[in-house]
Amino acid sequence: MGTKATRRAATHARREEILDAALRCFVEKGYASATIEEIRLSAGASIGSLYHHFSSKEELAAALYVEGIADYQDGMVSVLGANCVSDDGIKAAVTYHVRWAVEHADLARFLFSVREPDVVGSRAEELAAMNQRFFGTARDWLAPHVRASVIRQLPFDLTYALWIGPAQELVRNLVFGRVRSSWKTAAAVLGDAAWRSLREEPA
Amino acid sequence: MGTKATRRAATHARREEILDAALRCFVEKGYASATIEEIRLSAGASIGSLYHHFSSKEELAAALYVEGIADYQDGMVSVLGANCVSDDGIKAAVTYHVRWAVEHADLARFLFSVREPDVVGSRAEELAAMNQRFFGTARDWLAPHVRASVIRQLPFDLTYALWIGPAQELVRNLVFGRVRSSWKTAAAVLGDAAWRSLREEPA
Amino acid sequence: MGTKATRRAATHARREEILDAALRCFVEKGYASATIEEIRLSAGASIGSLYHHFSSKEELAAALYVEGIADYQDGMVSVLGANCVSDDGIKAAVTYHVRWAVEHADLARFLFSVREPDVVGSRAEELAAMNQRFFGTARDWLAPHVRASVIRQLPFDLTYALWIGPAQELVRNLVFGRVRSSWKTAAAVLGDAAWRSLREEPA
Amino acid sequence: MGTKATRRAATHARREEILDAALRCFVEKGYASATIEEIRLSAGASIGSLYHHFSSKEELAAALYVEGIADYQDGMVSVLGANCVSDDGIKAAVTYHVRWAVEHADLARFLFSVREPDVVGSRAEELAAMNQRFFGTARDWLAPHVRASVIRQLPFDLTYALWIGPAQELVRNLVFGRVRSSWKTAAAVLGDAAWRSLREEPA
DNA sequence: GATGAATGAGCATTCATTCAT
DNA sequence: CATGAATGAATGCTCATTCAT
Repeated sequence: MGTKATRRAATHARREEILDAALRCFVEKGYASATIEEIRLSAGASIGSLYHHFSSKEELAAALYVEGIADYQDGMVSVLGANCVSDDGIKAAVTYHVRWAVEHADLARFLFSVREPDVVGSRAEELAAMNQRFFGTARDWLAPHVRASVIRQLPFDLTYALWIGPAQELVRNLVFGRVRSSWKTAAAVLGDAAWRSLREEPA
Repeated sequence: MGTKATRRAATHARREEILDAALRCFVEKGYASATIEEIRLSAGASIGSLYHHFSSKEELAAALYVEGIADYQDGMVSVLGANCVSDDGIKAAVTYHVRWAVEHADLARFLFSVREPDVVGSRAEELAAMNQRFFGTARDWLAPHVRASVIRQLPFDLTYALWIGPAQELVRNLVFGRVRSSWKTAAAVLGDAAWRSLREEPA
Repeated sequence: MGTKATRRAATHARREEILDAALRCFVEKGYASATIEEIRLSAGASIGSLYHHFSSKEELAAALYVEGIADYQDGMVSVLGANCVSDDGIKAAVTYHVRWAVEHADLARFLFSVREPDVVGSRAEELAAMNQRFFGTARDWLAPHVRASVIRQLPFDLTYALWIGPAQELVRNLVFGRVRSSWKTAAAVLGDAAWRSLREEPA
Repeated sequence: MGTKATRRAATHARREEILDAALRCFVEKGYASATIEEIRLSAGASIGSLYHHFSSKEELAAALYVEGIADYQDGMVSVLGANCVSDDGIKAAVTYHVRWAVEHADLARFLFSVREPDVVGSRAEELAAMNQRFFGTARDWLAPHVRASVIRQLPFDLTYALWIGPAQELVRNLVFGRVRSSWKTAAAVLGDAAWRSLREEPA
């Protein structure tokens, strides 16, 4: 649920100011169009200082990207771990997905708008490993419920689309300001629907 | 269902070559990172010729964006118009959504990866009008079924997320090559699920 | 007194439209910054048509320049020829100088703002010949009055500065809109002063 | 009298090299036709360095223009301040005008050949204020002599044309190499003539 | 750690001009 | 005579990055 980000902030004040500024700029202009000059101005740092902490623009974006994903995934893993009952887990995951985006709106905007290959660079393997672990965890969480015929047996990409797709679509519109509904109500409705979509239909 | 694109090609050959090349480059590198030089090379045109047809890089992207959206929306409107029965319409729309993306994979990749404000520029109003008409049509299609208590009464943003969200998530993964399932099967599953999510639950 | 310009207009309507448009554009933006595109738009002509009449931007400017100078010089030569009496000639020349600029304000603005070497090109010799004839005529007109000790004997560049300098300075400010005085009054005052400056001082 | 220019050079060596190079190039080719590449080559600076000091070509030209005018005006104001007697002041101003141009020939060539609106840009107000102060000073200097009926009462634009016009015309020809007379002799002759043009004629 | 002058490859765009129809 | 698509060299400027202090 984001402890890494918190831990980060405790030390290296300047590093954090730069990361925050970069996030702001990437969100405002997009990664490719944001400039180091804008970032350093927004951070109140000199060019030299910025390059002292991050050796390139890409590394800056990679830090935001990988740490953002990690924060999201860590939280989701906790949620699943805390919910053994199938429908509770399905719904809690949906709620978490929406809440995380609401609480990390700028980060969500960044993750939604950046082209991954532009940004991951040298940390591609790290990210791949994270994803493998994360989706492995999700599969592992689903497996017993599928085996118990409580949740439908479907290819994972479909299960994932049914589970997270509606929340993802909502959240995307939410962070770009195109949604009026309260996110709590929304999360409840979407969680219910996901559960109905995924549960094994009673004869 | 995309006749505009076809008609276009018949007349202005060079213009189309440039648009095609631009789409290729924007997809490959992203709008901001693709260069006019790459586009003109890919199109086999000179710089002067390119600027004779499009007065800026943004205008080129705007043409792809607006015409792409228009093509998608026109097709969707036809599909809804052809399906009066509620569950047929819900499912047909999901199928259309997936099929359009599969059949216009590059355009879909472009629409998914571009930041709208970077690109719409002077055509923003035109796009807003298109969207208003499109979502108006969707609401109008839903209205009688909601009134007849066949489809649930929900805020439109939630209805939309439940309807298209799963297909959107799948398609996003599909066009970026992260899905293995056949799109036809997928569309059927997602259409069914959307219907189950949206229909008024029998007591 | 500008008969050439008049004669020109009688034939070749399109050629004249282009020249007029070019003058307008050169005045507005300066020769180097005015573009062929602006000129052809302002003339209502196609690019091809423009190049049919003038083989380059420079030739267009050269035509305006040389014909403008010629028109001015022709008029001045007539004025001198018509005034044998020394003070009449001195004053009439000043008046003519001012009047010509007022009546050909755009042309004057152009002649004042263009860098001659940017523009004369192939017509440099023609222009040099014109100037030689013109200043020769002026010297010839002065000579008898100098010999008769009515007009001071001075290097020609000084005589010229005293004669035309004040009018030139006024006219420059006039055509760029920085003068409020009536040009007729001004010409009278400046003509008188020129005469006082140039006449052989009585002991 | 140009101390500002001197002070400048002491501190920002690179900035001055660039200004000098720009002046050379603007004089040689004209503002619009001179290129940044030529300037940077002539200055021995990199493009980046040039843009580090001046954010645009126009700003570069504006600096030359405004500082050039300021230097001229400062000097002239000193000259007037040092000459209370009417004919001394009139003549000293003429001499100063000629001498300044001779001693700052390139700057004079630049000021004569550039189109002010192409160049002043953001410093237009600063320039307007300078001009207002300068011409205000000139008027103030003239006023008591006019009131004392020593200098003629004329609209200022005419007074100015009679005073500076001949010197201006001479100087213009001088810096472009079309004058043979010694500038000192010339200044004396033109100063005398200006005095004769401006003084109140004895009955 | 911090600073900012310097670098130069690279970019979008402009524009005079050509030429086939 | 007129048209306008096509050409491509050239231009002003951006921007990530380096490095001496």
